Amino acid sequence: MKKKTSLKDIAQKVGVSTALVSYVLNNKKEGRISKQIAEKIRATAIELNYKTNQIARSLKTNKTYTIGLVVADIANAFSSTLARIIEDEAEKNNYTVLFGSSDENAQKSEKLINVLLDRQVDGLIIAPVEDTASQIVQLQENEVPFVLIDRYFPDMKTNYVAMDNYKAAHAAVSHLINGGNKRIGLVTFKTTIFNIVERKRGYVTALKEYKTSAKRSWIREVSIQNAQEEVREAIDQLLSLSEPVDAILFSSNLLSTYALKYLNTLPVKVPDQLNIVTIDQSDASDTFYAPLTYIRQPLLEMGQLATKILLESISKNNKITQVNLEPELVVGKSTSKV
Amino acid sequence: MKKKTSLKDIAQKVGVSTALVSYVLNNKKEGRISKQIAEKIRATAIELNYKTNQIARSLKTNKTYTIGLVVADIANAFSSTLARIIEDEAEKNNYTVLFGSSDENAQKSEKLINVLLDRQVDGLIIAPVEDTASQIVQLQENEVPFVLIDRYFPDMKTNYVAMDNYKAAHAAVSHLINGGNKRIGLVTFKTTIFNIVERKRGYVTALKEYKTSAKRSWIREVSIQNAQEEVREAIDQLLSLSEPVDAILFSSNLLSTYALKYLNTLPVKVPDQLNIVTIDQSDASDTFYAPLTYIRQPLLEMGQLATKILLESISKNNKITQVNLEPELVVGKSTSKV
DNA sequence: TTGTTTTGTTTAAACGATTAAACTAGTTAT
DNA sequence: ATAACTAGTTTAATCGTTTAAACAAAACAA
Repeated sequence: MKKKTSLKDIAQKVGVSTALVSYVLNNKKEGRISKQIAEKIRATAIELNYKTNQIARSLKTNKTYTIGLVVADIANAFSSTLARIIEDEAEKNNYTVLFGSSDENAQKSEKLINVLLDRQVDGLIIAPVEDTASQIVQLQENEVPFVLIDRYFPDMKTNYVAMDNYKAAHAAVSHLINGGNKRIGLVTFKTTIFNIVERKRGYVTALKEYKTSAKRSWIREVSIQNAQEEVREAIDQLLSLSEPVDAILFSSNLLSTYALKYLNTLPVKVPDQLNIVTIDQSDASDTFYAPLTYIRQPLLEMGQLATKILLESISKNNKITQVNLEPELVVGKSTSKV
Repeated sequence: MKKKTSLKDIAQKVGVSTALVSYVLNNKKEGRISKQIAEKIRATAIELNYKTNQIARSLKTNKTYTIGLVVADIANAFSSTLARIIEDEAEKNNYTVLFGSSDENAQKSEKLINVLLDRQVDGLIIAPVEDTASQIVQLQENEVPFVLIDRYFPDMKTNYVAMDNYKAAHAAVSHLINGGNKRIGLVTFKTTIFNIVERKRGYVTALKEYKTSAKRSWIREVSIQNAQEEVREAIDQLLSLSEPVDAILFSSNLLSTYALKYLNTLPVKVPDQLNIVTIDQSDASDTFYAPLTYIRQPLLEMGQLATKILLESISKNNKITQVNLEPELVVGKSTSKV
């Protein structure tokens, strides 16, 4: 790579000190600098194609204008859509985004956070992984500005932006019950991550309210690592109960996507023989022959708010902001009307 | 944010110079440093939770161990999958990825590249946008290491890794013809981006070879900005010709995804009344009732190779590497067998 | 003993910017 | 005429590392 022009190069060419060049290019000391020199400096900067060396600037100012983003898997629609929103919002504020995928793995998450901190990001947006409360505590101790997104730790005082997942599942189940479904299965992850836990709680509570307390056999928890295979098994089991379920709630777009692929190979018809709702959606649930009824995640608000809160938090503000966004039920063709 | 411990802090606590601390922590001058002092330094580093300030290091070494990634839109499955692969490959080599979306917009692309260069990335991986040859020339002039991915400029001597898009379309059309289709439509983008141009050329040539030269009315080019709406119109038109097409090739996953959403609302049945092939695929084409026959993009090879080539190029190597990967036809249920 | 190595460590410059403080020369006020 | 400003610019320290070169003391060789 060719050596880039520095302030020094410009200074030499114009015959002034680097300080003056810096003042001119940053529009500091307005009015105190002679117009001709300022003009000459600006012209020379353009001529030599000068670009600020942000590394050097960061070292001095202790600001990198970079935020670190830790998502579960950037290849997943949920993460990548969020990443895009955060990217745009950051860009508006002249921030750049460094990202990494945690793969729902605590060790990776820790390593990733450290890499990002080594690079002196000004703050972090994190979708925290199971069993990483200690990592978050570390951040707090070091007073690193950060915002949790999508999930959070209910007993910790941190910034976060998430959907109200309890309400989301509750709304989904209510919709199914109102549609006449009696036996409603749940396919979810076996995990203690808060958003997933809340979704289960919403499901169970909603059923109770309608006096249809959830049967143990209706709830299927699959492992994150082997989800595709286990979703198939879960569906098989739910459909082969002595009293098969007439509806299934999937607690994430990953699960429903696997489910749809499998359902296409089965004779069962949606919604006639089986109703489906998914929490969080993607193109994959829209191209199914019966585009899914789903709980819309307010991704735009989530990403924008998280970024805003982070930037505020970076710029000084030490108050804590916790946001629970409202879920929205979007009725598709996978659930029958009453 | 709390002040981080620096070499100086460690040096003071141990009572040595910062140089020595640096040598120890970087395992330089092995053997020349007394074991006890080295041990003490290491212990103190851990005790004070020392993390290298990569910004300072970068300033001195002129290396950031960061690569910039410019994709069309990180929210799109193609880009995000590629991003994930590049992330993993970079990570293996202790590189971190700074990313941004160009939105197929030349101005955004230029701005993005500049932002990344300002941040002193060691090199770039770019999916170049239409009309950005000049930006690429700039990079060459400044001897910035970079690799183009997915698309390239055929008349420029640059590193690139792409699929052979001509072959891809050719294979797709051949498959359709061998399946008995006579009238094969193409829905593609109105653009001069090389990969898309090549796909069209592959389509036209394949038809010619089978003596079924493409009719003008069979080719529908939609604008990138208004693709969803125009895909619908294109499908309507292709199906309402006096002699309607019996198959359609979609030149990207974005186009086929829009198409599938629309097709679900039409009475036409795939593959009985209409065969479909798409170049590049995603979950969305797998959850369709007739999971699409598609041309598999070798994303893993593409991402890994691009990263490797870039890292080589960064580390000195000034030879140019151009890779055209083989497409692979994956037969789904959207095309009839003969 | 004196000179030469070796070992262990420090000194100091450098990377490219920022910025408070100092300086110089004009200008204005008294 | 002298003091006090003002305008325009430079000096120099600093951010946290890295690293060539210098140095001091101990070990070895003659």
